[in-house]
Amino acid sequence: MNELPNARPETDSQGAASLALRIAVIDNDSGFLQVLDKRLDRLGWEHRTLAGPAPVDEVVAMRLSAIVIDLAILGPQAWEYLERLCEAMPGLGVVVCTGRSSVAQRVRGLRLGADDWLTKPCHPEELIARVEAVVRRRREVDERRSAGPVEAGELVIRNDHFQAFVEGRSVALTRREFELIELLANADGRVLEREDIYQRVWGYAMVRGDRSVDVFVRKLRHKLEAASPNWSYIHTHFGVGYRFAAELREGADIVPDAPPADFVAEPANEAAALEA
Amino acid sequence: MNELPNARPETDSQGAASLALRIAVIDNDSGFLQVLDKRLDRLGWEHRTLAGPAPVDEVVAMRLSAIVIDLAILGPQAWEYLERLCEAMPGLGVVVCTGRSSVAQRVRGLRLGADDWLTKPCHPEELIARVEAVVRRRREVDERRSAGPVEAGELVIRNDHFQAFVEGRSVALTRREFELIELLANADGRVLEREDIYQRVWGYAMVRGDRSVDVFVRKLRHKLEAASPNWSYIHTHFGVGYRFAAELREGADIVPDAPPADFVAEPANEAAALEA
DNA sequence: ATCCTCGATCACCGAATGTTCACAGCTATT
DNA sequence: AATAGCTGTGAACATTCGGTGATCGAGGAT
Repeated sequence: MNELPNARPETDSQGAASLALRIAVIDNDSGFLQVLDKRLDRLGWEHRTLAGPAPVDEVVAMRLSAIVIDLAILGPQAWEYLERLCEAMPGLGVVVCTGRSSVAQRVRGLRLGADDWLTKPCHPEELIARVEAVVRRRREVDERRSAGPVEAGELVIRNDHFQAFVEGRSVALTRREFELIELLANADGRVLEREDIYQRVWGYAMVRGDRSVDVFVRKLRHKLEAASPNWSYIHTHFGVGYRFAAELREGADIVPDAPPADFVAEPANEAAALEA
Repeated sequence: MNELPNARPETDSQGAASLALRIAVIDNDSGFLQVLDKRLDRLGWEHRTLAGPAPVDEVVAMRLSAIVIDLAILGPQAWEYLERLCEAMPGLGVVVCTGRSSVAQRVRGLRLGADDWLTKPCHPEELIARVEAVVRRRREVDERRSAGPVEAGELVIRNDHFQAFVEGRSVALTRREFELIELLANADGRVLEREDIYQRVWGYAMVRGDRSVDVFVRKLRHKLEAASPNWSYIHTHFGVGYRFAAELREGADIVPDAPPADFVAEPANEAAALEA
């Protein structure tokens, strides 16, 4: 059998790529935690250690990127806890880091929704690399939208200001409202389902019957209409969700400051058909 | 230190949830491959084993969900290969499955873009579980977008809009209608039985005598005919079910608006507007 | 301590959508 | 050609969905 080529000396953990993450560690191995804490501090990751299974709601509230769990300290409800956690937060990176285990146990954990399973004792550096690997994809997707300001119709959405503007005036969106419109606007004209939206803005799974998304869409529409009366931006797709697209309102064909021509031709579209 | 709770006996690998994946394995450990092959077959995953590093382009062409690599057989260029691969296919799940390795090696591999690193010898079941875990996320984000628009006759079925279009105009399908036609259209000309259709669109088993599928087919035909009168799309197979295929209607061999080709096909529609 | 903003829920209502049924029209057999 | 079994149709009926305004409670700011 061939040899595995040698690795270069470990590159600096602060490598340009790795942005700061928020993670929590559920463990009680003080020695391990101490070492880990130091490394995490050095990386600039926000982190918190928990002695036991925090209620899922609380974990949700922490807005984590990932969580590291030693299943052994959770006792018999470990599996159930793991399952509930993964179900409630499909976007959360879950790395199990625990003592000796059987194949069946590892398989079970992974099937329940864990993203990785690391056996103790392990090197903190590897744990960190695995957490990074787990979080990487999600980040790649989320990040591409946090690029420069988005413009649509009269609206300018600036994530550096956490605010949207019309003709330089702030639309006075709250945080949630902003996150919602940012998500929609960056969806590139696609229709987003409520579950998706909720998942990505609120950070955890939507329970059936939750109307939060609708309510916020209404608030957004209200503020947007006040600020930019001739345009409509958020379109409902019945039974599915919402779609963002700047469209001239009916009867507002005179666009004072608008880029000439092109745009006026557009409204013969799906939305129009649906609303008909 | 507490004990890790026992896992239940391993649940059936064919678990309902796990859809078929396409994966490739770069390895040459014939014993391992044999066992793995059998398992993968049983799971219904399309898989292929490669004796060595296929050119990255070729791997791209395989349209894989994930790839399993034994770095050891790649020799000295292993790292470089891994890096190029991960870079070229950010959406590909990469699981390194290789012999003994140092922490530094594992960390390096993960940093280069690998999603998981498993040490041989390992149980195939665990490998499979890890591949599933790796693919899980990707699937969540990527799945919707992956299936590009389907075109047939004058019809364009877009799953990013949950809608079908004819010459850029929406056919105004409801969600169920859309899901039904999407299913049929993706069935690639095969005849689907009502039970199948119901099962896959409604999500549960059809009770004998339920006519929902028929009713929806009717609604679909109605809307499609209104939007694209010269074509018929859904065909009945008596005693069996339905088949999707765009076919010119009898006596409509002259397609009135077709000749100037491109022009008509590129309407000033929503799609165009969005891409602007 | 008190005021105020923001987010989470609720209940209500009109509208869009899905389900079911009876009957008419077809198809393949006898 | 007659018949039993499928499928197409239209409409009534039941459900679900989304918009809206109001209320309530948690925190933050004053």
